[in-house]
Amino acid sequence: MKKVYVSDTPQQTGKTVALYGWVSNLRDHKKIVFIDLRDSTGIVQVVGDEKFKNLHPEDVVKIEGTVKKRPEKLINKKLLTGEIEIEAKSFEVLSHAETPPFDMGKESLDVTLPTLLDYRSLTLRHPKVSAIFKVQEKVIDSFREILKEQGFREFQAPILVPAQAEGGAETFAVEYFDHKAYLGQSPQLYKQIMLGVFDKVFTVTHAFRAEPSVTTRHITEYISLDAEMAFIESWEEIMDTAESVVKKIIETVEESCSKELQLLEAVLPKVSEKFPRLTLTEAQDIIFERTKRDVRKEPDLSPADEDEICKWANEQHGSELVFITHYPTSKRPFYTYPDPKNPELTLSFDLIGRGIEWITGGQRINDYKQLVSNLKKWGDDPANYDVYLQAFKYGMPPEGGFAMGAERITMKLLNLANVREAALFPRDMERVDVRLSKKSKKS
RNA sequence: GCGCUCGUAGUGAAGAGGCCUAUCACGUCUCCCUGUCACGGAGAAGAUCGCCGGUUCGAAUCCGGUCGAGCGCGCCA
Repeated sequence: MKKVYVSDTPQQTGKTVALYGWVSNLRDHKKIVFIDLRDSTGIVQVVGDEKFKNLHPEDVVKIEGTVKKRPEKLINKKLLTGEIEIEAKSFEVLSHAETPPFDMGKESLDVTLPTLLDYRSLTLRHPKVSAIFKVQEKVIDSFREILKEQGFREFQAPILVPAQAEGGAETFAVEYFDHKAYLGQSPQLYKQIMLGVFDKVFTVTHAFRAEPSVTTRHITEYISLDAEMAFIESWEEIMDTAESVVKKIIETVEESCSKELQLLEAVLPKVSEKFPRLTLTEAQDIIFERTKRDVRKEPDLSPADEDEICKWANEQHGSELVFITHYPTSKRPFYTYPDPKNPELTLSFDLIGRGIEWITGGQRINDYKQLVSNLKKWGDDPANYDVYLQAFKYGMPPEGGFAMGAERITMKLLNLANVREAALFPRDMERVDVRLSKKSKKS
């Protein structure tokens, strides 16, 4: 018997097939029983006799039956398989499921965030939840695809590192034999080193931040999409590349995820041909003008400012994304290239969209002596950066790059309320799969 | 880390001093139903109202503590 996926059933009309999946919902009419059968590709209605009423939600089943065209008046337009149904001859329970703690057969999962995460293995199966990760896969795919098109090579960065890469952000220490190592906060230093090898590189990796932040946009382990490019003539080339990547991601998701977007009622961000570019100072002036909130002395934008500047960009330029450039040196890591016109500022940028940072990037210092002196200035020991500094000691080109968090991008593309919804198994201060409060604290 | 808000059946919500012997929806169980698709109908079980203490004749409800959660801020992707 031919094994078919749910999404392929409409092409099998008249044929007898075998379907494998989960009982999503069950409607018992005594002599006739309707089952919504779910597999990784979708949901199809199975019609069976009285025997089928012994099935339960989330039971894993094999169903054999004939694909029948539905009579006109029984067509369900809401289902992609709604023009057909499976007239079932037999079923076999491959695995019996206990009663789920909530109703998985409903169109929307009516649960709070803690419940959504406490039962992650189960909630991920719901079509509205799995759709998020189909989109995320496309985000990562398209990041890879456009960069490869542009001649970037992918490399794998190490996760265990000898020291922290960014000033400020906290690290997780790891016992490493008789020593200490750390979980990488960013593949930053390695992607820079790799420029001495491959000219243009990118990586898709996990980054770890021990920030004691409990917000809708922070998790302690996230997927970092990092790119770096050498022999730049101008730092603006980096922004151009970042812009092309984001546009490609939005285009790809729009083209290949229409079902998912519809299911999630998501509207992708509007972008202009060229994203508006403002210096931090210009942005702060605009915010002052618009809100009378004077943030002109601040070294950075607050969440409220980011929200306001996104509104401005949308109103004035029809773009929900906007670049902010020239952040102060004091707010950026030691390797950020200072603006030759004003060394208090850097040739760096953030891409802000829908109220939060999507991308951070900029030109990097490629002078060995300056890096060593900056490390000291930032309070770090250059000895911890030996392998990194080596690259610059023996010659590195003018270069720069950018990074973005895959979960944040997914969250903002889909307008989700919390990044945790856009992380398969989110880790935060209070949870590493299980709630940490349930476990005893280590002594 | 700080600030604000919230903790009520398995899940999601209502109740804001006595009307509570705690309400509703989904789920579960029993029964009815060959056309439902968030099926429908009849019934049943399921909650010491997070925990500890206080105020009061009386507390799910007010106060204090504690634990947990959500949101905001700082910091960041």
